[in-house]
Amino acid sequence: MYKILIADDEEKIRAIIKKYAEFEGHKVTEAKDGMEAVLICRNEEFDIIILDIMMPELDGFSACREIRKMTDTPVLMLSARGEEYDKIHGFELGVDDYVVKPFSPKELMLRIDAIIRRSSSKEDEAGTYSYDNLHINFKARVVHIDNAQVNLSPKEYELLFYMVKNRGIALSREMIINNVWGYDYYGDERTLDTHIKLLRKNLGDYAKLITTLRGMGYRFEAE
Amino acid sequence: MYKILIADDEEKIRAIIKKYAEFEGHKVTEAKDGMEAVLICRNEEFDIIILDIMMPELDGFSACREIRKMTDTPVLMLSARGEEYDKIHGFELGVDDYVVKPFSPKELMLRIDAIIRRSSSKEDEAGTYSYDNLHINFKARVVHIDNAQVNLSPKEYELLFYMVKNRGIALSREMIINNVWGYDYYGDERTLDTHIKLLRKNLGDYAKLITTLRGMGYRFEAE
DNA sequence: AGGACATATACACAATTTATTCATAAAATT
DNA sequence: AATTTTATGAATAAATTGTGTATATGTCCT
Repeated sequence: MYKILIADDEEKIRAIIKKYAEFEGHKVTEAKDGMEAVLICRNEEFDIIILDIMMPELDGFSACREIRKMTDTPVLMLSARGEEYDKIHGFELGVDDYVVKPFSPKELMLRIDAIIRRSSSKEDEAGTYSYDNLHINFKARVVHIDNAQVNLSPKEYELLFYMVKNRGIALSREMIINNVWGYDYYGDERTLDTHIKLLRKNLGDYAKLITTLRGMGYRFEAE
Repeated sequence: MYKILIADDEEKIRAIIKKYAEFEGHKVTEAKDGMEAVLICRNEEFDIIILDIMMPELDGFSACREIRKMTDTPVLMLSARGEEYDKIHGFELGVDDYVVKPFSPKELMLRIDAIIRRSSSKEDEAGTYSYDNLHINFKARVVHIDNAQVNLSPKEYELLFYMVKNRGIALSREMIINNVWGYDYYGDERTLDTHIKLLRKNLGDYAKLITTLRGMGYRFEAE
């Protein structure tokens, strides 16, 4: 669970991020402008601070400058398309990453994970997963079974990645769809079945690692 | 934890790098020009030395030349855009990598990791890469296939260079563009495809070493 | 400055792969 | 046995990448 502070004057944007982040079990605090964000930061520690650039009262850069005087908490900036030059400006202020609006919440969450992982440097990621002769190399983004490379489509790989990352945990259909497809997925629910099928097919004997939890979702077995 | 020496006359640049590196648990020593860097190197060992090219007292090249007389510590150069020739010049001096200003600290850290990983494993001590009859000499910036020199355009070489230095790792389109074109590139995304195409053509049979990761990017195969 | 050349980029469209939908079969639950 | 849920196969839609060509852009030379 991460503590996230999100500062944006658009309520809608805050709501989207909040909803999505809470789904992943994070705690979200909202600020409606830069000034409010700075004030909140005086009394509370966060794992990451998300700042929109264009805000009333105090813009994202100024807020970032103020926050930097107090803490080293990683900062992620939200910029509208066309604010390109700001990117350069921002890195000098100690901005950790940028996401251009409109963004995919899924990608935003991935970036948040990456930033926090990097800055806390606790986790130094082995970068691989193995079970018998099934080997996944996350860095190379490659899967081997019995020393042969397995060709997975992007969706199959992402699905596997998400499940392996959360192995041993019961994953509801909704969670899987939210994390692999994004919370704004409005397609057929049965699509997940199809991808599970394709993934199982590609995993051959190791398909047994994916357990169906009827009425619930799936679980990738740990050990 | 790595010991990093950063020499740049701009205090701001040093501060950015220092902040990010310390975030990742590294120890950073600062030098405000090339002369100071050389003096510090006489008394202290580092895992990597970062040198700006344009510095008062002693520029990056001269400093590198001096440092090379004492130690084999990997050197990363910071060059301003437009100092293209300088890159070539730099490699003759035994520069391990270069990053064009302005850079994204995130990418710089990734490169530092890559360089240190490589040099500590003594992998390509000679500054070359070979696979069958494909030979790349990083110092000379030259590529040979079957004993014949291959003519690569600057962009093609840089693309190959970046991919080979990060071989075995899935490189997203974004990462490649950030590192080869710079993070402030806003041209057509498909330009990368074109350069991959040209590079593959020039690599002939060895084009197979560049794997397309659909929906993701590319990977230069290790081994 | 102008021309020849190499290089970089843009872009259209073909080739290919992947994602999705949907109908039906199979399995589990009641 | 009826109902609910999941698995599967096949058809279709959608997305991504490869490639050829055209157009800039830049560099070197005279």
